[in-house]
Amino acid sequence: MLDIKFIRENKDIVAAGAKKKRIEVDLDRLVELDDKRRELQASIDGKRAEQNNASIAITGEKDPAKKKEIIARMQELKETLRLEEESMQELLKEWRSLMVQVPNVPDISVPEGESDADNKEVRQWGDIPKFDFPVKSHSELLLMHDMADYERGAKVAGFRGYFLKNDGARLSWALERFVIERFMNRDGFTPMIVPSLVRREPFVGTGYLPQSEEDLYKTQDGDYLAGTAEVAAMGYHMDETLEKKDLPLKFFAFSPCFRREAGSHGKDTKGIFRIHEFLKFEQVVLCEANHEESVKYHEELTANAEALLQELKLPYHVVINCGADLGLGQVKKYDIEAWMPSEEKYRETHSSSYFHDFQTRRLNIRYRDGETLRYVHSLNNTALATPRIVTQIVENYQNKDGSITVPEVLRGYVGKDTIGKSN
RNA sequence: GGAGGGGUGGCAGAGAGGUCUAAUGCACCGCACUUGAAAUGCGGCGUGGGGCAACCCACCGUGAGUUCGAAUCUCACCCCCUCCGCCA
Repeated sequence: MLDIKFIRENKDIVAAGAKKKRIEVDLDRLVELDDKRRELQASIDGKRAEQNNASIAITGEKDPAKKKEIIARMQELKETLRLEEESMQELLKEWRSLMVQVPNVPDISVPEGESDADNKEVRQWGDIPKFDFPVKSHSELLLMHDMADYERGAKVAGFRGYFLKNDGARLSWALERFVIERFMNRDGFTPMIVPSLVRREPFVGTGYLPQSEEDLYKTQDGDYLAGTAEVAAMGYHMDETLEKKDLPLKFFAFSPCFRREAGSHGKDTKGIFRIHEFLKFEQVVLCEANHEESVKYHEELTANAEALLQELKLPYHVVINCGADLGLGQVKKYDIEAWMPSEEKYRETHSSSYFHDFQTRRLNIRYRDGETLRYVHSLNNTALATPRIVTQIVENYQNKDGSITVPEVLRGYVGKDTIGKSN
């Protein structure tokens, strides 16, 4: 959510931002409605003032005739107030629905573009591996070594269901232990296990609702299953006032994640790249409300994720997402994508974005800065998501005989150097 | 799932249809007294919106309703506590 004052005063900037994101929103209508809203509010306030005055007057009034007179006048006033308040309700309905559609303004460095195909590579790390044999997909490799079972996965859990077993489970757990250890030794991050089953408000606050209703699982109690720990972690300080000295707040948040993948039925149907249920460690930051701070922590969160990929020795690149590939609230986003040999392209493992005060305005998270209250800035990036990253590991580390070399940093956790070698 | 109790400013806590512009205490800030501190005294001390300003409006868990008038009465919902049942 943007400040209505900001929208009014910077309509051109907001409009240009929406255009860059390829999001349609009728700002003229919004401003027109807001004019009416202000006018109506002034009128209502005036009538309420009269009502309040009469209420005091009637208390001290002993003369029954005069008392009756005041009551008659008040009844009349009450009726016009009721009508005005009704039209206010009506007006606010449209006003609010427009307000939540107004996207945050993307950063100047965000490239123009129509889709993720227009994202721009900003850097590359590691050498793309050359194989002198036909590469197998992660899906094949996992089956081959009995690391996963998709058939029974579908039988038990339906489309995109999966079981991880044997070294598949070991590898997944190894990755979790690896990332936990890295973040336990990193200053400033509060480790957190957060809810996945979350009420509607934090979803609206983080910007996932009302836009993405069909991407979320909903319970019969009206709660939703979160697709990321970001939702609950951001909800943690909802409706609170923080102290400047306590900023930044950094969370290393873990939760199971659930995604309906409603818009991508035909995509990535083999293996465990795109699944309905997975585990994710998320980095979430609340910092002071200035652009430089946001940028600083954005780069830091991105670097944290890159460091993990470098330790795993997975070749990756970082792209800056183009306007159309940005979410409603995002100012700027980097996707980190690791090399997927079977597809001969990079596939996303991490997504790092900042929002300025877009989320915190909706969530009502402020901090005291001297005399004034400000909305904090918020950011997030994946730390590590399992089992997705298993796909790139097994593919990049596959050998001619079909065995999989275990990345050095994971060997202690997996308990072996190679998967699928009868040694 | 059943029964009961309760949500009021940063905290504690009164208020039970009309001077609520929410008592009082604690905490906090300023001033006075003091060598300094404590104690004491005086003053200040919420958020959002509107207005050049004086000032006005809204907010007592949330939303509806009753009333000339609601923190206060009615209804629904949310959350917290206590007990019983079930349970990892």
